[in-house]
Amino acid sequence: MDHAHDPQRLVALVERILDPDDAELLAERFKLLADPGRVRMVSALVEAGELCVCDLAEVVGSSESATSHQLRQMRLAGLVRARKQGRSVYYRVADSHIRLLLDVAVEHYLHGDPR
Amino acid sequence: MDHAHDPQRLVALVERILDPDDAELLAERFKLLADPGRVRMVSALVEAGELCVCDLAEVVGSSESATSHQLRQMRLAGLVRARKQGRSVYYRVADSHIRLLLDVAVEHYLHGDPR
DNA sequence: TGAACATCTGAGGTGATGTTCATGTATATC
DNA sequence: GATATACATGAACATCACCTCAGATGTTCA
Repeated sequence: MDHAHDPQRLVALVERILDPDDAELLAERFKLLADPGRVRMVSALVEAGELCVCDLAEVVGSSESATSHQLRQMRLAGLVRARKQGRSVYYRVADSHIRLLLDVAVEHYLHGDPR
Repeated sequence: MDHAHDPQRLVALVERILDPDDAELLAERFKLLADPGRVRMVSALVEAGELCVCDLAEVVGSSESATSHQLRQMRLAGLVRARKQGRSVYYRVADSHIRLLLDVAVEHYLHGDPR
């Protein structure tokens, strides 16, 4: 017996999975955490609460320009917020979603629990 | 008054954030979900439990070759597992981590709760 | 055995991504 | 006002990621 290829089942399945727009949106969010530098930045911001660009750059070990570029991305995506004070700009994570997502990922991928 | 630039604070902070290796590993994981096509594939596999390549390709609306390439990526990363039966290969999600991560993301980014 | 099918794989093109470098702007200090 | 600092921005460049296409492998069936 061959496999099903049941058209009805497939049509019904399409109805239940993420539609293209939602998938695009989710992928955009995951993309922001799909870079080691940005993950460390978010980690640092979560730990410190708030950091200016040059301090953040030093903590993650990247140039200020590269850091600024990354922060711009995350700021435009609404992932971090900026507060200007004097000539410094302090960044913080904007919402708790990223915090939670990072926590879940760390918990499950780094701290054992292989299933 | 200028901002702190407190070296001790920064050194202490570096100790507490994700180290480069862990950040790399996490980023790799997030990268797998950072593509609309893969997100839909995972969504379909979670919903259906198991799907062969051609059905999966049809459900997500992608070519079989592209789908196979994506599956290979996810398979090598240990995200999905393959079961061969006849000339078909059935894929399923390998661990519950991705399932959880996807659920959390869907819950927080798609289903309201803007904070 | 031959033909159709399901899947995999490598090569190549193209667009996205991240970095550096140079420069621009705003603020603080002298 | 001149200079230094903190950050932002745009261009150039290298790299990576994803797709298509062509072809190879393994399987089923007549």
